[in-house]
Amino acid sequence: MKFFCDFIKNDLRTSFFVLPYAHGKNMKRVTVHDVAAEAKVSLATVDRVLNGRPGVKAATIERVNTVVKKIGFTRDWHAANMAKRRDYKIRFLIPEGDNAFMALLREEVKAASQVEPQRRTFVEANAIPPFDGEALVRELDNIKKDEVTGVVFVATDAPGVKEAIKRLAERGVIPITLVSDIPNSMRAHFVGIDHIAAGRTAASLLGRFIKPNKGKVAVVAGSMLLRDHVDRRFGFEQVISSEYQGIEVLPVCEGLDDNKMTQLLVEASLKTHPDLIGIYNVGAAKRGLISALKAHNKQDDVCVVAHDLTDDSREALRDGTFDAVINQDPPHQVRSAIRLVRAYADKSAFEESQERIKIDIFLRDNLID
Amino acid sequence: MKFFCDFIKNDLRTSFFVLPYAHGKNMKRVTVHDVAAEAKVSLATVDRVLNGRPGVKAATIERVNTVVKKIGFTRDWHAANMAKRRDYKIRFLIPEGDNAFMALLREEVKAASQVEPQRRTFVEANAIPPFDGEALVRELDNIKKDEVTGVVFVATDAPGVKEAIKRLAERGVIPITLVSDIPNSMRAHFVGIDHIAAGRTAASLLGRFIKPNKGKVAVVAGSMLLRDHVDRRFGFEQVISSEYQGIEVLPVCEGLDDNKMTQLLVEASLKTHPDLIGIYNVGAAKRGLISALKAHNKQDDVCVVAHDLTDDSREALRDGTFDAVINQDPPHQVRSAIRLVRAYADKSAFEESQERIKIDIFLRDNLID
DNA sequence: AATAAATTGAGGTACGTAAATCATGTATCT
DNA sequence: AGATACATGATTTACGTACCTCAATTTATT
Repeated sequence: MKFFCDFIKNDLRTSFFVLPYAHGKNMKRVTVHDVAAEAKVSLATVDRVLNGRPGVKAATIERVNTVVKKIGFTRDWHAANMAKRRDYKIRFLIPEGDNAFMALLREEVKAASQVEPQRRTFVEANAIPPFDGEALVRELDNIKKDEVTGVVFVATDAPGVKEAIKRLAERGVIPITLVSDIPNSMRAHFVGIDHIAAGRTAASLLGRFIKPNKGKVAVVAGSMLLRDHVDRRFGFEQVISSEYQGIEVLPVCEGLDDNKMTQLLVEASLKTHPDLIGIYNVGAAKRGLISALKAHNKQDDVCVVAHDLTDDSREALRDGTFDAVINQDPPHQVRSAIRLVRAYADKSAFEESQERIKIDIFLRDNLID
Repeated sequence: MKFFCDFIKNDLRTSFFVLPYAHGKNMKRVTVHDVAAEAKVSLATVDRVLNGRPGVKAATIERVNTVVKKIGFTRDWHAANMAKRRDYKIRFLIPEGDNAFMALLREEVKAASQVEPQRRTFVEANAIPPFDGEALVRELDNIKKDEVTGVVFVATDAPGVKEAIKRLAERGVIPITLVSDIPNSMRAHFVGIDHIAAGRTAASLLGRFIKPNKGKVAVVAGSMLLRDHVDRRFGFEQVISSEYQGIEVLPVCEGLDDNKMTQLLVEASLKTHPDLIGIYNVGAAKRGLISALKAHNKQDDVCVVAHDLTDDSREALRDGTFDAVINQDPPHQVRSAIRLVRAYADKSAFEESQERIKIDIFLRDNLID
C-alpha cells in the first residue's frame, strides 16, 4: 500500500498532475450525434429530449439525460441560435445631456452595437431627456415585442414608471434597469451597484483619510430627486454618524449636474466654513467642484471622495485634488446588461459573479487609463 | 432657420431622439449574401476577399471592402469557426498546494472548462508544483502544438523559463502568463495586475489609515523569490519612504506561504515591536497572520492591508482585523486569459479595457460575497 | 488572332443544432 | 383483428460561413 502511494506521488511529481476535470489529449466537441449514438436512439429523439418536445417515453428521456451528463454534452449555443433563426434585439435608453458618466455609457453602447452582431445580438440606443419620468414612460410604452427582445434603461424613479415596466414585461419584453433601479418593480434584473454600500464606502474612506478626526464635511449632490444620490447619501450618513462622531455633515448642496451652479455652491460653502475638511461628491458636476477648490486653493486641505471615473476625476486624482474616486465600471455594466438580456430571453443560467457590479475604489496609485 | 431648428428640437422631445448608431426597427443580420448582392459579385468572390485568398482584382477587392463597411457587415464569428472546424484548446498550469488564491483560480478554470465548450473552446488544467522552475519548464516543453492552442500559466521566474517560453512560442503555441509575469519573454500577453502599483496602493492606504503618522510597519511576504511579492514590496517601499517619512518599514518576514511559520514570525514581530502600528501582508498565509494578531489582541490597534480576497481575508475585513484588501479578480483573469488565447489564435482584436485587470480595493463596506 | 493567364461565377459540402415531415414500430383498447 | 394512440427512426432543410471544384468569362501576352 505504502509502495503504491509512493509510486503515484513520485509519478505526479516527475510528469504532471492532471486535475480530474481535464479533458486530456482528445479534446473534441461532443455533439448531439455522440449523444444519440451513446444512448442508442436517433437524432430526432435526442432533439425531442433536449428541447422538451413531447412524444418520448420517460425512460428514454432519463436515458438520454444520463448520457448527456456522462459524456459531457453541452449545446453549441451559437449553432443552436443559428438553427433557431434566433437573434436578440436590445434597446438602451440613456439620458442625454452632458453628464460625463452617461456619456461614457453611451460610448460603450455604441461600441457594443458594433461588436455584438457577431453574437447575433443587435444593440441600439435611444437618448431620453434626463430627470423626466413621463418621457421614460412614453419610451417604454412605445416598445413592441417583435421589435425588441429587451430594454436596458437608466430608471428615473417617477410616478408611472413602475407601471410602465409592468406593461412592458407583460408584453414579453425583458426590462433591465441600469445604474439606478426601481425596486419592487417587474424589471427582470438590475445592473448596477448598491448605492447605499457605495455611500458607506465613501464615508469609510473619508473618515479614515481625514487627519484630525474633527471638522465639517460637505455633501455635494446632483439632485435629491435621484434615487441613487439619495441612497449614497444615506449610506454615507450611516457610517459617519455611527463611527466618526467628530465629523459634522453639512446639509446637501444640490448642483443639478450643472458645473457653474455646483462651483458657486461649493465656493459659498468654503467661505462659510473655513474649517471644512472634507467633501463627498455624491453625483456629477465634478468640474465645478474642482474649479471651486482650486479657486480657493483648498485642493490639499480638503479631502475629497467623489463618484465615477471620468477624465476630470482621473485628472483630479492624479494632481491630488481628489483623494479617492468610487466607480461603477461602465463598459462592464453595458456588457453585463447585454449578457443578461440574452440569458433571460433564453431562460438560461448566467454567471452570478460576472454580473455583479463591483464598487470600485480608485486612488492615485491604482488608476487605469 | 430658427424655425426649422425649433421644430426638430420639439420633435425630439415629444417622441424620442435616435442616436446615429441606432439600427432602427429593421435589425437584421447582415450576411455575406448581402455583401455579394450589394457589390454585385458572387459569393465566391466575397469569400475570396474576406479570407484574403488570391485571384481577385484589386479594384474588386476595394469594391467589396467598401460595401462591407457601408452595410456594416461583421463576420459571424461562430458560424465561421464552425465552418472552419476550428476549436480552441487551452491548458492552464496552476500551482498546486493550499494557497487559497491559487485554489480560487483552479476553481474558476474548472468552471470555465464546463461552460467554454459552448464557444468551441476546451479548457483543461494541470497542477504544477509551486516555486519549481524546472517543473514548469518540463511542463512547457511537454506541450505539442496540435494538442494545445494556448497555455496559460503562473510564471515562476526561474532560470530556463524564459527559454522554454520561447521554444513554446516558436512551436506555434500561444504562451500567456497569469498573475505573475516574465517580462521580456516571448509570452503573447500577461494577464494580471501591475504588482508595483498594487504595492503603492497598499502603501497609500496604510499611510492614510494609520492615525499617529509615526511608528513601525511590518511587511509579511511569502517569499522574496516570487517576482510579484518583490514588486509589491518595492512599490510599497517607494510610497512610504517618499510620502510617509514617519513610518519605519521593518525588514520583510518571509513566511513561505505557511500559516504556522507566518504566525510565529508575526508573533515574534509583535513582541519585539510593541509599537507596531501597521502590517502589509504582501502574500498568502493570511490565516497565520490573523491568528497571530488575535493571539496578541492586536486586531484593532494594528492597521492591516493584505492581498487577495479569500474566505479568510473576507472574514478578517468583516470583523475589523484587516482594514483593506487588495484583490485581483480571479474569475475575471481566467475569462480574460481564455478570450486572449482566442484573440491571439485568430490574430483578431480584443477589447483592451475588458482585458486590463484592475487593482481592486475592498473595504468592509464594498465587500462582495 | 491565337494562346495563356487571370478573374469571376455557380454550385456543392461541411459544421452542429432546430424543426419539420413521414414512415415505422409497438402497445392498448375495443 | 382492426383501430387508435404513442414512441421512435429516418430524412430533409435551414442558419452563416469556409473551402473546394469546375466552368465561364475577361484580360494580357505573344
